[in-house]
Order: sequence, then structure tokens, then C-alpha cells
Amino acid sequence: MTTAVKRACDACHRRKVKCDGINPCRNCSASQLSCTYNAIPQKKGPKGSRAKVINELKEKERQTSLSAKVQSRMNGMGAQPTSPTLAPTAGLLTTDMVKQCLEFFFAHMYPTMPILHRQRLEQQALYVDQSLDTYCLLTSLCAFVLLQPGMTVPGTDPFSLDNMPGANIVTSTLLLEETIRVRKGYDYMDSPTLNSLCTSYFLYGCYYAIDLQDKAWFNLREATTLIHMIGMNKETTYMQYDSIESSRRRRLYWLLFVTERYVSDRTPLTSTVNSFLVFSRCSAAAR
DNA sequence: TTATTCGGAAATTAAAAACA
DNA sequence: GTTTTTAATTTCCGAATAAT
Repeated sequence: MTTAVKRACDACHRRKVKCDGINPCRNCSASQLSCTYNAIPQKKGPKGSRAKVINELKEKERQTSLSAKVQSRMNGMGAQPTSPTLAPTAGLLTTDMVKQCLEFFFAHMYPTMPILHRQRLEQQALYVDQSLDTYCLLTSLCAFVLLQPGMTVPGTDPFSLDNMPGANIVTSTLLLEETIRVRKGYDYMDSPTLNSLCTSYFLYGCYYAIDLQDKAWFNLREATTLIHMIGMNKETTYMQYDSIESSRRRRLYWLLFVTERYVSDRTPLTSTVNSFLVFSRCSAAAR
């Protein structure tokens, strides 16, 4: 490799090409340009405190943290401008939040909603920054879990939201908005995954819980459409999986199927889940 | 095919921090 | 004092694009 010249001429510097450092340089001669070295080099090296950039990044992360957003919204500061991009908001979904929501889900909700594979999901959560699909699943799941009675906002923050009435709903709403925004940034319908249809299902659950029936219905229909798109309504689809995986997928299919049928009659969610449980037991007994 | 542009990796440099 | 770490700045590689 050739060594870098001590100083590149003004034209080579501007053109970002290798300069031989003489006057006139080879590039200027070839291009018939007057070769000058007038630019005054800037002083290199850090200016001021070295930790300046790190502190700026930390401060930005602190401001975008979920707890700070919840706090400002609860103080009546209204909706903060959402990010102009569709990328996940840095620092919004903390590992602590995911951990505690998964814990709650598998402890209290999994028995009536036997979908998702705990170990697999925890494994995926480790690499959440590499997959928008996983990110949306986790934000929607956390949003859904936070609306459940008995769930408290994980205390990850300097604001201590756990004793604040309504903090759960505000936190859930922010995560719901985050899911919707980030989801716009990728084509989850191109090749639907189990994650994306579970995301639609959790969005349905959130909207149902906050009594936005139309949006709930829309997301439930989206989930059932996705499940048809990946062929889970056909028995042959299940043959490629082992018995555990195929039964897990069947449960998801029937949960959606039963929920859609009953919600279309505006039956309360608990009855829907009960019906599903009855169905589960019946189908287990039949097997 | 050749010339030009330009994103960004790698190298260079110097200030700040750490250490003896 | 010296050494190490870090950040600002520069050079210029090479991919993309434009011109011929």
C-alpha cells in the first residue's frame, strides 16, 4: 500500500483523489488545473472535554427513554413529535421492560393464550436490534401486557412511574404507537412470519382493551389474513414440523380463528378465550 | 471505455486522561 | 514527567455514476 502524502493539494482534497504532493501535482497537470495549497489545515484532536460526545449521546438516549416520554405525557405536555424516520427509537424498549413483560405473559397470560415459545422468544430478544419483526413483536407484546390488571410498569427509570396511576396505559400507548410507526418501515406482508401475525394479534388485544373496537377488529382481521397467507389453514402445512411445533402452530391458528368468530358477534374477550379453552380441551381429548 | 464524484475506511494528529 | 486513550481531521480507496 502506498503511504499517504503529507499534504494533498486543494483540488485533490476536493476531489478526494490521491495527490503526489508536488507542485503542480500529477492530477492537476493532467486536468490542466492550477495546483494550489492554500487551504489552512484545521487543528486535529479532541476539543474540550473528551467525554463530550458520549455525554451528548447519553443525554439524547435519556430524553428518548420510555420513562421520560411517559413522564412528559403524564404532565400534560401532549404528544411529543414522533421520529421523522421509521427506525426504532433508541432506548425506548429496554431489556428490563422486555424481561418483565415476558415474565408476566408466561406466568399469567400464557395459560389462556398458549402461543409463543418462551426460550425461542428470549433468544430472539437478545438480537432484537437486528430484526424489525422481532422488535415490533416485543413492543406490541409489552404494550398488551401493560394493559393487564396486576402488571406494573417496570422501574427502569429516574422517574419511578410504578406508583403513578395511569402510567401503565400511557406506557402501553407509547409502545403501541412505536409498533405502528416501526411497522410502516418494512414490508411484513411480503413474507409473513409468526412474529408479524402475533404482532397483529397483540395490537388487536391492545385496541380491544382500550375500547377502540374498529381498530381492534382491523388488526384481528389482519392477523387472520396473514395466517391464511402462510397457509396455516391447510393441514398439509403442519406436516413439515415436529409434533410440538405443529401443535404450537395449531393453537395459534385456532386462537385466531375462535377469537375472530366470537369478536364478530361482539362477545366479550373473556368468553372468547373461554371458548378457545373449551375448544383446546376438546381437541386435545380428540387426539 | 474512460472520467468523475463522493461515501466512508483507514491513517494521522493532538488534546485529554491516566498513570508512575 | 511519560504513556495511553480518545476524538477531530485528513487522505484516498473503490463503488457508483456520468460522459464520451
